Amino acid sequence: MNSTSIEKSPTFSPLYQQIKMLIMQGLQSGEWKPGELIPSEMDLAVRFKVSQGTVRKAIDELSSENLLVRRQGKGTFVATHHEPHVQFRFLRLKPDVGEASYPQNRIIELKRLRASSEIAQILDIKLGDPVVYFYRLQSFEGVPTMLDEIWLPGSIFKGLSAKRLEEHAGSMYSLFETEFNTRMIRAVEKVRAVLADERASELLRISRNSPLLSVERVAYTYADQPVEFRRGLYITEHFHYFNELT
Amino acid sequence: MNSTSIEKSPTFSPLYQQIKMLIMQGLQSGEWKPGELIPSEMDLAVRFKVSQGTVRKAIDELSSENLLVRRQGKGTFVATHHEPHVQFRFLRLKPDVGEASYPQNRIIELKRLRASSEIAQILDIKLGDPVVYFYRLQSFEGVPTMLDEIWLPGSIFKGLSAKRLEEHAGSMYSLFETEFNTRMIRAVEKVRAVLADERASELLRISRNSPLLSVERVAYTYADQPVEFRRGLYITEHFHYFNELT
DNA sequence: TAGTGGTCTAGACCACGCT
DNA sequence: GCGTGGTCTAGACCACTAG
Repeated sequence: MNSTSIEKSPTFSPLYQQIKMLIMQGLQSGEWKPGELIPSEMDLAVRFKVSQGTVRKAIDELSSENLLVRRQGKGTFVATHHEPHVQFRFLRLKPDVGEASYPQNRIIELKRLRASSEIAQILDIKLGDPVVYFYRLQSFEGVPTMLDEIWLPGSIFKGLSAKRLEEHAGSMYSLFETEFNTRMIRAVEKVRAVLADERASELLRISRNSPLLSVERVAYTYADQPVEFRRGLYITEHFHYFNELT
Repeated sequence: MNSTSIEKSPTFSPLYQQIKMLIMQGLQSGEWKPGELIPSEMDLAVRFKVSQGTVRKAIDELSSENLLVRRQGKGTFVATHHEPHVQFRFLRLKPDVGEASYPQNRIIELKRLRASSEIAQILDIKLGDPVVYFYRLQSFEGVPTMLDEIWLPGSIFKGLSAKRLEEHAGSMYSLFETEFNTRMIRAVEKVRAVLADERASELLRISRNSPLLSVERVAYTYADQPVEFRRGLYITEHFHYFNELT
């Protein structure tokens, strides 16, 4: 990096973008961990040999992408799934009436498999690579409501156990962050209406051919690396999937 | 507004927020219409007696809220639903394979009613106020796929006709913008899985008790004023509702 | 009181689109 | 060449937090 002139063609990018990338590398490498304080704007400006305003613009963007959180008077922190606010960004099923609450969590089965071609493609791993697969039933006030199947790359989630998953009810991602050093920062979902199959109807205690909301999610960590595939089936009689278009 | 000192308590707000509000008023009042060029940053800075940087920060935010669009070298424009890019922000149903395309549009019925208590509450109007109601069937390549019921406040959408609606297939909001001076800037949706009722199964040509995606939308114009309520039923066999969590 | 982020300014120069 | 938005700097002061 050059403090007096910016590299021009063919790979020109603004200084603040370069700073942004440097900070992201610090996040990705674990130099600054979720929940921790990063250096002040002035410190970073000195370290990177740019003005405070340029660091500020980089942090502004990272903050609007939910990778950093600014707190006036205190400093800038690495975002974490431990904050309750963040968790509802990734839990879009809300009760029709009343406040959102945390579901109870039951892991029905967890096993190690080899990636099928479909899963390998989605998780960007090789056919036959190790995969952790489990499915779980989540209930609100004792009423079974959400049934999820989840596939994770085995190379990252070594040693994941049903016990740990059940303890971390509504905040699986904070477990991943703490114990597997993997922070989910973005997810893409495909939502459909389907009919309950046999397994779903039994576990959710509803009749066959009840309508269910099917939500397929691929979640990504830094550098757009896919690290979770999930297929969820949700009862939407007293809940709905919430979305805002802006 | 004061150019040399900012008002403090109890109604303190940063200068750039005040500028932002002034620009929004210009948008709302129609001083600058969708698609038009607004004055340059320097012109606005002079007009509002602040520095260019302050105007810039105000425009930055309006731009990230999709109210304005900046084009380097050309100027800053009022966002419009006429741009194809914008239209897909509000059409979340995508084909499982292939590119998104525009549906054909058939208005089945359009009538004037009086607001029920439910509709009055949602649209923030009085019980019994005039309402335009219609429902329409949209098809992709001749296959019926989307069935929508739509309620609009009659005071705003005077003279809306089925003919005009059918001509404006995939971009109803651009029609609203041009002919009724009402620009949708934000919407909130509740998504559920339901079973086809009799009317839906006939119009969509599917069997009773097929699963359908139900999407209830409330759309807002400036100042968070609700101006549309919509209840949609979508076949998700070859389409899905797309969403990104960030 | 010291240190942090937040706001505001003024000025320089760059990149882009058009004439 | 000129006008637009885009980047970068340097410095001043404000608002919030914590010791």
